[in-house]
Amino acid sequence: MVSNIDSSQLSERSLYLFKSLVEHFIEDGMPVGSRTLARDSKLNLSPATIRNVMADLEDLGLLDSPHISAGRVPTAKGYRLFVDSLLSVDDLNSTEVDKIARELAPKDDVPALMQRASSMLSDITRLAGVVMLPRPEQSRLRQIEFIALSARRILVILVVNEREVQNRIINAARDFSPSELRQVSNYLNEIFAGKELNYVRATILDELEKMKEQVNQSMQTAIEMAQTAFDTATAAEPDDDLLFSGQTNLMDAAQLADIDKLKKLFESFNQKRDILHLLEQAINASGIQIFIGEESGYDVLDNYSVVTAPYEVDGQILGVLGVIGPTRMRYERVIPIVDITARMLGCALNTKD
Amino acid sequence: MVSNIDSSQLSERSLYLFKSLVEHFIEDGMPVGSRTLARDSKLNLSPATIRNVMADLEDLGLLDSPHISAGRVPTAKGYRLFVDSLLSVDDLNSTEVDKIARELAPKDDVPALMQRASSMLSDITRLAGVVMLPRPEQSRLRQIEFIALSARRILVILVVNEREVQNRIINAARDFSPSELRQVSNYLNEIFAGKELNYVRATILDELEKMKEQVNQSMQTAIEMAQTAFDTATAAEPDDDLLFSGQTNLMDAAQLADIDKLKKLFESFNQKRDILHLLEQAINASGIQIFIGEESGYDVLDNYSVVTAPYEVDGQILGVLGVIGPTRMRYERVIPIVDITARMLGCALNTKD
DNA sequence: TTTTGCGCTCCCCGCTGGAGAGTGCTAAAT
DNA sequence: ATTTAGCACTCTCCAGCGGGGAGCGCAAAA
Repeated sequence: MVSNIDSSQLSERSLYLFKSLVEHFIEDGMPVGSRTLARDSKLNLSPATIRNVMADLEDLGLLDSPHISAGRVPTAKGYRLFVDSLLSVDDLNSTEVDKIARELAPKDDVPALMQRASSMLSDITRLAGVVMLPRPEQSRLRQIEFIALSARRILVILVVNEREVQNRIINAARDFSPSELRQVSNYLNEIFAGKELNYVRATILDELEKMKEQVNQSMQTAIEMAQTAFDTATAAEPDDDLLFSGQTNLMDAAQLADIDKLKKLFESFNQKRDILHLLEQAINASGIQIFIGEESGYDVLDNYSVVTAPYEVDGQILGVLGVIGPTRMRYERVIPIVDITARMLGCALNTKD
Repeated sequence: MVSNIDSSQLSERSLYLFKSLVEHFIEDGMPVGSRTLARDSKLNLSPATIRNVMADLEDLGLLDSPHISAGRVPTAKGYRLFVDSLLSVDDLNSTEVDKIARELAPKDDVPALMQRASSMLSDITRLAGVVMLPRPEQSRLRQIEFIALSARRILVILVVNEREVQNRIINAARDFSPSELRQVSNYLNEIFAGKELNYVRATILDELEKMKEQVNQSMQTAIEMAQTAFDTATAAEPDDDLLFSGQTNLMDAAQLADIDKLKKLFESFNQKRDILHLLEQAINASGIQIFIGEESGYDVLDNYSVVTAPYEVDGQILGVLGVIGPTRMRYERVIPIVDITARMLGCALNTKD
């Protein structure tokens, strides 16, 4: 990326005009000409003067004109300057804050909450919302129990991390009595409670080996059985970790040429890979993060911006959420919405524990 | 719906010409004129004759012309006749059959399998695929167990229908000892095992009332606790029962006016309601079912057709899958694909059990 | 019944020309 | 040294026009 422009490098007046121009363009999507700007800014300058300023701004790479006589349009670099230095963020309409608060009340289970957060974002901003699910925490085994469904079919229950429960039905190689099962679970709980799940899986065989003399034969086969439960349980749900919503909002003003770009964008939503990578970048930089147009490095995002914020509980970042829309979006509205949604989601997750 | 046309009401020649016309139109999407038809059909008729035939077909409501001098286009009614009586279904390319078979190998768990089926459909047809998940069977409680996570936090485990397990963690109003819990679960299992889940939920309070004298006080609060578990458990996952994929395929030739219709269609995918209703219609009529354009009764589907087939195991229909695309789709290809995918999915589900 | 012939209707495309918006440049004004 | 006015120029957009092409319906001939 080429040198970004610092607001101190420009005169007060240039900045003011640049800001009006961007606002104007965001408002109605048409290239902005010197006359319009002269009329609307309160500077009482002639169009000619403004043309000079605009020419300078174009030289700096902040503006561009679609063709020689068509007014100016902000470049990605221009938007960058705009959001970094010039933007005055709206105060949120309190009814909107209320709405967010209401929707994100911590009554639901976690997946439902995430889904709502995503829908919220897209509803309020009228853009596409996206939520990255909390990375599965280090999974620590809390408790393991066996329930006999029949003599051979055994339900294994793994309680992980206080709230999460995994089930597995396995077909045992031989019959087990309830008391045997209780014996095994006691034994396993004793050794492995509080241990990390992958660790358990990895070492359960070793343990078994060590215990060979200490425990009786029936116990051994029981533990072997338990192992199959761990093998499958740990490998659960690795990839559906992004929740999109409101994609159709992006189809609003999509004209002719855009439809193709839009299709590519939707495809990348489906594949998730690119967007996931992008959000992963945002996870570390705490606070609002804005990716503008192609500067994100993904060319599906050409002409689209992504506004993200991490959500956290107890100061620990769990994931990222955000909004995807045309570069020409109302940042001053979108930013506080994304911000507050992230905070509220954090709260909602917090009070659950 | 007005009277459909029966193929016997028309002359051989009319049908032949009608068929060519529809095929022609499906091929390149342009209104078909008499000259083209005269050239391509092997009948050696002059355009004028064909014009007469076409006029008749138009009178019957099978054809329509966008404007007075623009060739003819099939109406929904026309497509209906076409697919019902005139269509010669392709034999499937064997590499495609292989592909389907390979992808639907029964190695995955059920949700993943469904997802694949949907992707498959959209991949091969280059249209949108949809799969209705198997309706949850009548849920019969098989077994209920309680596990104390701590004195107050209790994990409730419901085993339903042999293979399905539901969990719920509830915060009890008072402490429970493990032996108490065992007592409650024994009691509940005795009364309710094998009963339908909704019935259990509905009658558990009555039972409680009846038992008031027979059981002791501590038992009562325990059962009240159990009830909360049932309340939440039964209401699980009522609505994500449709899996779409390949929606972006529909964005291919979507021009100006279409984009708005397409947006509405995508929205109805998200809401699922309409499509769900439609598929529910298809679930009873065994075999391939085709909904053409607005004849489905949902105006989001105006200009789109839906081809569905139920999938079944042991002669019992579990759900429906299908493909959604423009009315002008290659039915002779799509139909066998949907058909075979449904069969193969049935097989894949069968060998799992 | 089919074909030919003919007049007619539309769409599509390219051309034109004028209006509008906007630019850059230069020279004058402040 | 800025700012402004003036001017020539560029480019888009739209409306209007006209011809070519595709297609139709109708009537009369085959």
